[in-house]
Amino acid sequence: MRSWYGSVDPRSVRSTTPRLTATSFALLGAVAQTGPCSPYDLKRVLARSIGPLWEVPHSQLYDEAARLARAGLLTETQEGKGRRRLSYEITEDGRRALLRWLRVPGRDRIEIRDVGLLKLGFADLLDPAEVRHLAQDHLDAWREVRDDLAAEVDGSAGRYTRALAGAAMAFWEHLERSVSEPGTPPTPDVPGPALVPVGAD
Amino acid sequence: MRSWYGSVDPRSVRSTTPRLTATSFALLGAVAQTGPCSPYDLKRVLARSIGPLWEVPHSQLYDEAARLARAGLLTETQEGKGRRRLSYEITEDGRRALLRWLRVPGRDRIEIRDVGLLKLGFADLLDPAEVRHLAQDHLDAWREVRDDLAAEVDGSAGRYTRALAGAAMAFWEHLERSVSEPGTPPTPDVPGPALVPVGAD
DNA sequence: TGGGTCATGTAACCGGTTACATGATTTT
DNA sequence: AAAATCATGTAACCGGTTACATGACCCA
Repeated sequence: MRSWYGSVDPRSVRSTTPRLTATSFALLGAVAQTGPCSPYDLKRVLARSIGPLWEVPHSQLYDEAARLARAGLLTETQEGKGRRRLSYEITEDGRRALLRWLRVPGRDRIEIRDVGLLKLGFADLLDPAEVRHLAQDHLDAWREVRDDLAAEVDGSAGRYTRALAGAAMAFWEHLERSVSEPGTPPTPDVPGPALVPVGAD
Repeated sequence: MRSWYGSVDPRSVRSTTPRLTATSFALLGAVAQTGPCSPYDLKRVLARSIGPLWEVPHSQLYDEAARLARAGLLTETQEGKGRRRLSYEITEDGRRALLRWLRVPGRDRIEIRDVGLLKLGFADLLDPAEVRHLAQDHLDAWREVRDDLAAEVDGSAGRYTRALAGAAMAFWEHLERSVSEPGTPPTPDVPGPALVPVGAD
């Protein structure tokens, strides 16, 4: 049967359009923020700025950076001596693509793939004490993240990530308190101000 | 060279241990909450309870549910007539596995794979007005999510997800305000109470 | 100078996505 | 009873993960 695309094999259509994934943009962004850097540098830069938001395993950095270079969004140079490190820098095209992506007003599909939150979705299978433990665990984990980010010398990188960590802590903390105090529903039936996590201290 | 596992090929170790992914538990949880249901039911149940936290495309429900049935965590029955729907129900083993997973105190790696937050990590490449737009967009998107969840008849499913939506809205709203008002840093250098997003109204 | 760690890279597998496809039910 | 839509399912590709591997650099 004939494809909906007409006579064109959809696979070829796809393969001629090297798609940029979120990971691609994470790389582009890291290079843009850092200037010339090697794949290994990128690993650290990403860990510091995006951190737990979007981890990219180092194995992928090599493939993806090379791909972006082939697409003309990064330039690739290699040391002549020693480890023959590769070094990448963003091109004008790359910066344009990055900014276009950052600026598109169109909705990105919201998706939060955090295992803690997934568990929370099934929290009604647990009793309150267990939910409280869950909340405490994740509060601790986020505190650690926040402190790690705060310990960075360069305070500006990860500024927003730190803000997120704070918000996440507030969320889990509020949740824990609402489970501890039977009077406080995790969510009122009519969403309103009470929904909003409030600072503790 | 000999494998670190000794004489056992790690691949065979892996393949004899059908691993349960987060998606597996999402399915188990949905079945546990719902009772007997078809893959198609699961799609809707997940959309309502976990919603944007963890989307599972319907194509995967068939494979994964069958896999879980093979592993003895779900039972599988099929209609004799008509569409010959498959119906799944959780087994005792399945419930145990689910609860064990829900209760493990061990840290899950925190990872938030939301494109909006990824963009935020590179927000310093944008000027304040653009960051404000970004924040407004995502505030709107989350509002929509929250309202969709609130419109559900069954108020209890998705209770915690609604709480999360509220927190996310507060985060983006606070961020937007902090960008609008030059005096309010998105994050103070020393993290503290001011970090926490505060309810608007 | 050799053992340990740092830094870099490769390769295979697999879960998840996307595209394709079709029978059952509802609607007009 | 045809068209539209609902519900169900299959299949191939590919990004991302995990495991493997090895040269450079550091330090005793």
